[in-house]
Amino acid sequence: MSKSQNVPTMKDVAREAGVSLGTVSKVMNGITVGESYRKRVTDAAEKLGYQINSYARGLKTNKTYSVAVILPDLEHPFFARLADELTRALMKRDYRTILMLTSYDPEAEQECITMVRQNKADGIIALTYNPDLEIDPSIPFVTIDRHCNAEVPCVSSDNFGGGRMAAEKLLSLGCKKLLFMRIGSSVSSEVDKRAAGFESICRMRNAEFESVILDDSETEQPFYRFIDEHIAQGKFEFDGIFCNTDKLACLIWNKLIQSGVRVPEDVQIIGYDGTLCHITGKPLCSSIVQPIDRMAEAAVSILLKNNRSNLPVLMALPVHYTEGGTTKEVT
Amino acid sequence: MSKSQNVPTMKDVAREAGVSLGTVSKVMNGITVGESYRKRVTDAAEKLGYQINSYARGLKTNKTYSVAVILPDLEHPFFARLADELTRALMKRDYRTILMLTSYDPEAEQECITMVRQNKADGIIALTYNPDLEIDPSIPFVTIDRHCNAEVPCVSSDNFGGGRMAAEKLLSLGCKKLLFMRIGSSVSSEVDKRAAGFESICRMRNAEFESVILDDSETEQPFYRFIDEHIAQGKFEFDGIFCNTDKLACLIWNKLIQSGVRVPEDVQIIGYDGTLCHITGKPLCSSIVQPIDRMAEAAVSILLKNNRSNLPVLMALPVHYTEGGTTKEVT
DNA sequence: TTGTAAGCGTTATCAC
DNA sequence: GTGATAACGCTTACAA
Repeated sequence: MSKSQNVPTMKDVAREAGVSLGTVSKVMNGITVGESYRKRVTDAAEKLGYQINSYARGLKTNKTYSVAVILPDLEHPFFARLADELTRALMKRDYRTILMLTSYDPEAEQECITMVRQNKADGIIALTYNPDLEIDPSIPFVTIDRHCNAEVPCVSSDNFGGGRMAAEKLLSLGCKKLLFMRIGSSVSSEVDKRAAGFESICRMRNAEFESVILDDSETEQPFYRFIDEHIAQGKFEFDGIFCNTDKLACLIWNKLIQSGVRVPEDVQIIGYDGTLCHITGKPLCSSIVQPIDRMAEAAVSILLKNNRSNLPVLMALPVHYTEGGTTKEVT
Repeated sequence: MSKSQNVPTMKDVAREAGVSLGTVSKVMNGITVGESYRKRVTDAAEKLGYQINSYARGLKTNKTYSVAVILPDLEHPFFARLADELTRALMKRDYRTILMLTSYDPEAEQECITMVRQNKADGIIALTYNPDLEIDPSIPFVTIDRHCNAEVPCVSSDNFGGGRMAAEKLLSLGCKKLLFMRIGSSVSSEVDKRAAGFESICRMRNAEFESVILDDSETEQPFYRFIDEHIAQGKFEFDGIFCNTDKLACLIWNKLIQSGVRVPEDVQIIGYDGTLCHITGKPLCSSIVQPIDRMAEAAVSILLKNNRSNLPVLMALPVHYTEGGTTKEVT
């Protein structure tokens, strides 16, 4: 035994196979080698249960085959799904995922990025809220939903198109007076375009509409108050609502029901995300569905691209509409 | 510039500070060093933006400060929550998480474990379904909910106690005829004890009960059929049901409602997990709540324990009951 | 085609 | 207390 620990190294394999260290390395890296040598090496490796030490390799090659994925948490179904799909996309390419959670804390976000420099990951995929994140330009970086600067590609769903789609859907379903409601962070991001798209269609079609935007509110109270203030004799002033998340859509749905308003008969609601109920597997509400699998695939493929000049600034992936009980069914 | 890449090494810091390599290493590792030296080193490191290379360090020390977390997926809220809490517990200790997803595939599970040997993680935390997983005894290993063998500690909720708690709760709420329903994998695991605990209380209290166990069924149909077969004149034969997951509990709840049975007036249901609705943040149904945060904390702390002799075989953490609309409220 | 040896960025063992 | 120097396990010129 060459070492106190019984984990074999290339040296051990070389000795066992009766070849040199370099030959073993070549075999392990798929470099052409005489067939008899190759066999002796693979046999010896098999016998010893040899596994290449990726840390030693990484030290030499400056490639670690690992990517850091930075997200606020995994409680939100969108983040959980994103982490799931990103990890699968990375595994498919024999990369591993280093998962880091920030709890929406800008400092934690920055710290993660610093930490990645130590760990020498080959890249970072991040969904962050820190508006002045310092990004090391030497490491490949892709953001989700958050457009940092021209150097850093951002992958998102087609938020603008999704907003338009929601407006057109509501109008085609007969809505006359539309409402946009937004909940979430005040940090500007790609997500803001959902409102812009929605409003652009409203204007184009000369549809009556209003936007209620409440940033960084921990509670839904302001939205409830708005609804209370716009209900007269059991009738809500608007007949079509687009919410910027499914969660808000469901909350508003509940509130309206409780206020005696019928959904979707009197008021139709469309959310955004396409969240599935984890009991039934069906959509929670009518929604604009984000293509999370394709977003993950795109993020990984952009991140790992060999030629890193000429990267897209923004890659917006197509969304689609799903019916989920809060809109009238087209027959 | 000593290298083509501009990422500074200890050598660069040493040169900048005018000290030797070893001194820099000592400072970085918090080993006693003359105050003036320490200052020069930290200043130089700061100036150069030096970050320790954890791969080089890992090569030397055989410690990587990373732990592999192996789960089926992140779609199921229990797994997502587990991944979240495990990652936080690890980050708190300055460990990073390597996330691997298996899709319940036994081969993929084995492959992950093999892969971890290459990546030289300091440990593995896994929730797997492969009954004959080969575990390398040289790497610390902790399982969740799955008891492998006497060498590998398993962390779980107190499944047996949870089963007992469910039975006692239903009985104390006035139920006379109990039913246990189980869905899930046929691979034996700690989770089986939920039934055992439930049944033990039923026997002890001489309560009438029945168990419906359907393994590996993709569909809920058999459960629905069972319910149909046991409904006569709008009355269900049982008045208290314990389901081994919240998902099943909700499915059964729906089915009963659709069959004209009132819940919780006529039939009370308790699930297991304590899943929260991601819209309202409230429990989906009355349930035995798993202490996922404490389980994660326990798993990490056992995994990282210095003295790895005398480890517990099983660590079952206390559960609690939560009311969630499918049981009568105690007033 | 195969073997040899230098070196990746650290840590750790020595003399000093 | 500080500074050389030899590993750690691997890749990669380069020599044979």
